[in-house]
Amino acid sequence: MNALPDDSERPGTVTGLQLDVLRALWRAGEATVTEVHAALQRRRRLAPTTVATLLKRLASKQLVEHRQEGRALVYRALIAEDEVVRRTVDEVAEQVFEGDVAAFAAQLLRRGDVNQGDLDRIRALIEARERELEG
Amino acid sequence: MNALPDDSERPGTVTGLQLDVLRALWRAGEATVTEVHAALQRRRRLAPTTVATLLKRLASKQLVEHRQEGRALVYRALIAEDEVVRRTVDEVAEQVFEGDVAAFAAQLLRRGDVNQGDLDRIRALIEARERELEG
DNA sequence: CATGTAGTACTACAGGTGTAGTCTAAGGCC
DNA sequence: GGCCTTAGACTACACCTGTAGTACTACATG
Repeated sequence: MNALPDDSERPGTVTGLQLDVLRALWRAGEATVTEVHAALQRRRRLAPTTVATLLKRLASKQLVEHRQEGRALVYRALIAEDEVVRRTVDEVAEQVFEGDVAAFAAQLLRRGDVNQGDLDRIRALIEARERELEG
Repeated sequence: MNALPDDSERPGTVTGLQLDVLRALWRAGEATVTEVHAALQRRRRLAPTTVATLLKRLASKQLVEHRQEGRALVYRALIAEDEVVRRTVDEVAEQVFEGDVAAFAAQLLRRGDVNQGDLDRIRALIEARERELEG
């Protein structure tokens, strides 16, 4: 009966558009379709129905849920921003760098927009991490 | 031959499967469908026709090309591994971290599999980068 | 009450992806 | 020379994504 490849256990990463929608929810806490649409309006010009579709699809993937409030649906994210970020980075680390964190970092540091402040902050992070590894 | 006119288009990221196919080509330099299929066999169990389809699609996106050699097609990557890696990291940096390199690095360092050797190497990379920024 | 209006649900569609079956041509083997 | 094997071409198909039109419903307002 099961013809489709069961990817249900895969750590589902989201697309850029889905991320934008989730971001609107994270910022607002809760929001109706109309509010999400308004929030996205700056970055993406989408029809309200498009936003409704996106939210519904996210709901069917259990990434958001909604409750009825009068005539409107109030959506709320079920997944935390942290979690999405972690999954995305993990996926790239595995698929592109085969787990080589240093190679990953090297690519990051090659970017043109790194500045001294970034470098200082990363160095501090490294030191913090070292203390964790020792302690 | 400049197959890539300029950077005006930014769709350049590939999926995990496409990356595996490209990786087989990068490692081999050139390879027939059968050879790519054999190379992938360890990680992915795919029908030979599936691999042929994947290569053809990559060709239509100008990421690989092929030449006829007798009865077989010999494929070769047109895009460098570096380039794919760079595009992927850039996309995540923009979409997920909105350009905040330090936040990106922080997430990387939070991964469970970071070890002291990674940290040392990253520190060295930071210092190298600092010299670049100054000089 | 009639009606515009806001806001959702339902439906649709094209393009990409993962995956593979079938058809066909080119060679190799007796 | 006829048949099997091999390699690719062509075709298929379900699912996901981006995107939105249309249909329906509850509400405000005159």
